[in-house]
Amino acid sequence: MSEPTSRRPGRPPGGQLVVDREHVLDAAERVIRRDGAGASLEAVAVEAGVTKPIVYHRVGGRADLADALAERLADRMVLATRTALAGELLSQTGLTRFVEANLQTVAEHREVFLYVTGGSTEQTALGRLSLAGRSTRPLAKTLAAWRSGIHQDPGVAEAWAFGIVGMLQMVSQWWITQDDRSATEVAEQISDLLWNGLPGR
Amino acid sequence: MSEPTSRRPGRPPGGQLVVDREHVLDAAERVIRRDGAGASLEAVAVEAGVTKPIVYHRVGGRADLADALAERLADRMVLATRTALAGELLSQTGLTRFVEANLQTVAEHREVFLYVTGGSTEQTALGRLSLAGRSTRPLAKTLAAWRSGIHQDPGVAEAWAFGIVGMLQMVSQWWITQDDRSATEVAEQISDLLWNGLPGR
DNA sequence: GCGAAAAGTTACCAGCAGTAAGTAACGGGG
DNA sequence: CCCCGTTACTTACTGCTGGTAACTTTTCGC
Repeated sequence: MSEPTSRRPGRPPGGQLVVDREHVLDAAERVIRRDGAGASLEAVAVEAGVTKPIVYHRVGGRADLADALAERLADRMVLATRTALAGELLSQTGLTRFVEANLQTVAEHREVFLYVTGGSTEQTALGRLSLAGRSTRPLAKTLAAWRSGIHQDPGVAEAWAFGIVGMLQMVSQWWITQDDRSATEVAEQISDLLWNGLPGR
Repeated sequence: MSEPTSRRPGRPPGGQLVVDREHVLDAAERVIRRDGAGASLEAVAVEAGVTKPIVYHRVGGRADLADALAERLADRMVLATRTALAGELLSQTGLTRFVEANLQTVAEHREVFLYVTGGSTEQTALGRLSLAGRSTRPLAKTLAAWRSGIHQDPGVAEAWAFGIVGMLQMVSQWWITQDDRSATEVAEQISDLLWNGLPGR
């Protein structure tokens, strides 16, 4: 194809840009939802009603796209969990709601989640770390504030946050691709482990 | 280049195969160690002293290669942890050793780990699940046997196993790419979380 | 001996990330 | 009022990679 749009070459009339960064990211999410995690940048460009170089100008290469989508996804997760437990994480039932909200957000954005965590090539396994980092930061803060009295070492909160996020990511992936249990059930099991520890209480 | 080897076309003399599957996998690991996670199948073929179709015949496509390497890596991890704790996982210090052995194995096979968990494209995020599944199975068995008295539901062990493996993978990735603490330190922190739970004991 | 199967290599295709070069509208100085 | 540099696009390309078809040579069963 050489006709992604019906526009002619050259700067378009009217002072406005044709599409902005947000529109490109929206288009990318639609394409990924439709075509799966293997969606190409060309397809994204077509969906956005634009050509490839525009995509590069707006969001950068494939790694940057994954990073941007990771940021969005992380924001949604943080938002979902925040509204799900309205301020406190200090109880086991709160933790369960937290886990469940995560699972449901992943399920809702299944393909995008797989795209982001799929990492394209190179050292883009950082895509996953990127997603992790963004959802980790608030969690680490919460943990640090919460357990400030118990652990002096502030690094513990960071390690725990990454661990928990990794646990959630893996469980999500397993859940949406293999398992058929309910989100609530899985959330309760994971919450049990995370709250009571391996030996139980 | 069109001269990966100096061999002529046609079936080579001598009843033996030129290389077997294991040799190809060995070559793949060498290349990945040298070139990073973005190593190409062509490079693997050259390193193995063979042409691309042979690689395809021996191990299949890129996804299959990742899967095979995941299997090897999982085996190494299981072995490392097994020798590290010689039979029991029922104590917190044993758990710490388990986590530390995992971290060290990942560090030792850093690039291969990133290749496997990096997932190429498509739905090859299953590469990560594949690694998880293989290291998960023995862990799930252990957990199931261990806590058989407490939880009737056998599915709990599976969910926990995936969760723990995910936690380990994410912590490993974070540790080898960003952090500079010692493996022991991180292992103790994660083991603490996993054994005592979030609120502590 | 001889033809089918096995085990290679060469040569190719399709698709994708990323970029260089060309083209049209806008806008400020002479 | 016109002209030229800048901006914002498109077209058209390169380079590489995963994957495969077609060809070539040895081995082996009959």
